[in-house]
Amino acid sequence: MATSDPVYLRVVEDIRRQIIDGTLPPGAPIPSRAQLTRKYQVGETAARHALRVLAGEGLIIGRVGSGHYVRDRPVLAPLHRWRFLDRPAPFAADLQAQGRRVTWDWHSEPVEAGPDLGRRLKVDGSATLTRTHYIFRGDGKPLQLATSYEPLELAVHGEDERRGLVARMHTLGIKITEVVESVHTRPPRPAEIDALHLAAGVHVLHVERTHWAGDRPVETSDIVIPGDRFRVMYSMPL
Amino acid sequence: MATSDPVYLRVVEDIRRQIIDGTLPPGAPIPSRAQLTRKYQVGETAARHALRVLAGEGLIIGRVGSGHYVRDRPVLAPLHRWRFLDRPAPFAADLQAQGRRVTWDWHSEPVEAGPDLGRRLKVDGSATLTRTHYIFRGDGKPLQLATSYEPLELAVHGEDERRGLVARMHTLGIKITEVVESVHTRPPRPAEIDALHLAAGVHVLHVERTHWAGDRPVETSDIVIPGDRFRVMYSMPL
DNA sequence: TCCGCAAAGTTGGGGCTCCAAGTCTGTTCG
DNA sequence: CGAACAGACTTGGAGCCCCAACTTTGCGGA
Repeated sequence: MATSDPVYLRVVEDIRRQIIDGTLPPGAPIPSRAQLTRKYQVGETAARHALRVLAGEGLIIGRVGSGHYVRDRPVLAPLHRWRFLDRPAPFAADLQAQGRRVTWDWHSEPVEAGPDLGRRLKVDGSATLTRTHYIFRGDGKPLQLATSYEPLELAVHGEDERRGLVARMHTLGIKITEVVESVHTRPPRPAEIDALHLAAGVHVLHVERTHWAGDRPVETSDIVIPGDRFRVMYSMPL
Repeated sequence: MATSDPVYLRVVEDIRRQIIDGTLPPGAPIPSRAQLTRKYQVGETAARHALRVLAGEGLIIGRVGSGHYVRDRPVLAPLHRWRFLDRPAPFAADLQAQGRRVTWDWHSEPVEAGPDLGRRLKVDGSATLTRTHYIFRGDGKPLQLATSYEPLELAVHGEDERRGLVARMHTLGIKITEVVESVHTRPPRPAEIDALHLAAGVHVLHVERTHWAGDRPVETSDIVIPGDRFRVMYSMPL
């Protein structure tokens, strides 16, 4: 234990420990800035910075006018950072960053939600959604597929589809606050083998992603990525 | 475009755009705090905050005494946040957060690096590494496997293995600065079918992860996760 | 030409303050 | 009793300042 660690880290580590070991359960209030300065004998800057770090880690959430609280949902990791959320696919931007030319095509049509999508988007099964199929290509070769579903009243048509979801929602006055993803592996469906030129025996990564604005889901998508040739490099600053 | 957006966002968005569209190529210097305050007519707090946000996104990196630079490696996403890096496996902590009791066993032994691990850890193929096999269980049932490799001189033995890598390196005066992961899907090996009780035809997610301290790799591991039953929920604050 | 050193510039930790906007709570008034 | 309102708190944006530690650069002397 280095004695000259920044003081804000003392606060961060103490609160983080309490959250992880359950002393501060989900929903519990975190001391306010003013209380932290007194409790830990630090300046307001340090207290504020500690709260920001914990919020950035997703352990706590700040509510203006009320306070900071331990998040109730386990907040873990995204498959990509938020600046890349504004694309329909998690990995297309990554490849772009690696210098490969990524292009994509899409087409949209209205569909009935059905029970499964109804649950994912918290709408009635008979509601109409806009379904958009995407195919991403890197240097011409197929990379990944994505199918996105949005409630009809939120979908914007025409040229606007080129813009990302976050930007489009922004113009509607809706702020995306959260993204939830789940990932699993499965054998490809025939259409996927075809579209992605999959070799025999190769499975796919299936990412199910939902964008939330508060407690309301505004978009959900299924992203299908070939499981063999695809090795994405992530890296992360500590 | 909302006119009352925070001013720091103007700076963030402008610089981010320049990085993404290539105006600021990898390695290019970002204007300093002082320069940003002049260029964008903002206070030091806003300039500083903008740089911190961009650094947090992994787009730029700050070097004390020198400046901020566009990162040369595409910095994308981790499979888990750094607070969970301090575990040998990406998903064990997630399950713990979901209320499932996670336990694990491990055993270590010295091995010769060989060409592949030598490359991953930037050591000679004849160097000796400490290999540690882990098996993670959730409520008694096998969840995932991990195999971790460390240069012999960095591995700490005995009780200390219970502590996470980041903490152990900290005591050695080594600061982990980066984590790089790649993920792909493949059929399981016989030993994996056995250890994970995999059903026929189920593939596994294979995560290859390396911890870096500056430009020196200090640990690399292979994490094997069943691809079927495993649906991890991530979520992320925006 | 090369070396060493000092000055200037830069990050990151910390401190303090002001303010808008939102939430909470307790009291007063109809 | 119930509704409305005022005052106390809280977050998040923003500004300005000081300082330690580190890097870069340019200058002067050998």
